Amino acid sequence: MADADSSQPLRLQEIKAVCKTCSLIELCLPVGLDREDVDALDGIVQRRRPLEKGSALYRAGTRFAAVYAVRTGALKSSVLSEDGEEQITAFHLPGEMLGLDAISFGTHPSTAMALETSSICEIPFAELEGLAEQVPGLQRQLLRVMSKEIFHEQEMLQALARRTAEQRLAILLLSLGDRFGRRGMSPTRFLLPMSRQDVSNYLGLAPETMSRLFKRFQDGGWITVNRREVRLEDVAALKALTNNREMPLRRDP
Amino acid sequence: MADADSSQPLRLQEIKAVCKTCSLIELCLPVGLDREDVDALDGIVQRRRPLEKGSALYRAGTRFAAVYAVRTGALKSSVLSEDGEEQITAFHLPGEMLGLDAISFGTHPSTAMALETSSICEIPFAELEGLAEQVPGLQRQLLRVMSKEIFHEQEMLQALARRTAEQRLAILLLSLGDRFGRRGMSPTRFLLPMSRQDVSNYLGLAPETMSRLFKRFQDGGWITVNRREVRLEDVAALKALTNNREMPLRRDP
DNA sequence: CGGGAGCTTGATTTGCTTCAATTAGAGTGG
DNA sequence: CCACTCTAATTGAAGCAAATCAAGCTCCCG
Repeated sequence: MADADSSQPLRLQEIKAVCKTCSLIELCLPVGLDREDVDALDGIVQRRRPLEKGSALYRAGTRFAAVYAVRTGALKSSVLSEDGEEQITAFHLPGEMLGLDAISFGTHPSTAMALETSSICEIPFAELEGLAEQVPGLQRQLLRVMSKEIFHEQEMLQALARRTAEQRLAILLLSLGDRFGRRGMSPTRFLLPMSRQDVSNYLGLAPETMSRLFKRFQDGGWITVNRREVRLEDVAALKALTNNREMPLRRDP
Repeated sequence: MADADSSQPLRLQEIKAVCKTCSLIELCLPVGLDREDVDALDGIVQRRRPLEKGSALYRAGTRFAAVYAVRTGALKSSVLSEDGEEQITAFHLPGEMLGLDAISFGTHPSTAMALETSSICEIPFAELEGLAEQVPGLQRQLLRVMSKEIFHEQEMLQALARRTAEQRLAILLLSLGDRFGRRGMSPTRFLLPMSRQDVSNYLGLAPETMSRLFKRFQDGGWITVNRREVRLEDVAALKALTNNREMPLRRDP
């Protein structure tokens, strides 16, 4: 472990690298933060020691103190349903933020766990709010970004509800590809950071169904899959799958 | 039509009456708004002319200018999926707010339509934000409330996903009862403001399934239903239904 | 008193789950 | 390095919940 402590500040350059596609940079740009302001933001972003696979970044019910951005690795957010079953609500890839759902409650409604050893940025919320009070417009921008982030998850959930197993998996694969693509990696060839069980849990399907789906997708020539290695062979076909079953005639009746 | 125009300000008393259970009052109380501040808020709340059944409060894609609170009546929020099907995302009962999902986009992502003739409060967002800038802490409180509202919908969606048809209907009926109850009406006896089709659309089920479910619930003695008139006869049983099928032993294994 | 949409009811089909083995990999210790 | 073990993943068969298909029914509303 090279890092002895979790409170070493990051350089501005690193913030930009980390948050190229995440909300933090959206926070700064439209507001027109000057050099000094960004330095102030710089000062409050903390680097945590790497989070080992299987360990929790925060747990449901604990006090909300910071929001986080993934540098490397991947995490899952989950809640425990009343019967004690884990329900995965989101996956978080490099460049993405998590912990936003805690803002309204003061405590985390979900647990975040590392799917693989991950490096995480911590942004103490009190300090972010304090800074926002001093920088005009940042508070408003913060509101917009938070609203957007939270709504985006809602949109995803919406997309998954009411869809067939096939559509759900296609949506997930395309989403993952898209998100990896934004981070400069291949959008068609990537390693799944999560197990089949996690995928099936997230999609609300039985693990057996997952397995059959992967096979069906491969037999159909849409993807190549070997363990966690996935290659999207026919993105257009996958996208077509996400639309409703019967090929729409692309023409109003 | 008694009201000639939609821009007549409401009295403070009316705000309280309207927003007893909605977010607006949550906005004021924790911040400790004084008489003067509440008067300022008073000034920006507008009353619209009654919205007739079937007409839209706002449509998806239109510019976001205000958030709304339902005084009387009921509305549904819906989006059009890519294949042109309506997807109902929420119902809005008296005392509840809508239009919050537009904050992050600047345009409304959904369409809001009156299920019955409804009376609506309009709160111009620009003015609310302007006021928030002058009143310390209101901006922050606004953030919390927005976050909470949006997350609440997400929670509901979460609750509906991955559940059997039976569980979904039980959840909806209990939710409606609870929400009517908060407004001082009976939590166990109410008129459904929406059609069976709307219910089935919202729950992601076929209308035929809805019909069978209502019958099954009545046969089981959980509810009495006649057209849109619903009476919850055994709330405890309905709550038990929402838990997972096999009675949990209420004990850690 | 029709007419018609909304609702109900029955029969059949389908997509997914569940149950039950089997296989494959990754980690472990000899 | 190789057997051993344990968990994750796959595969097959059977069962089931909900969708779909196809009529009827009922209550509005003119």
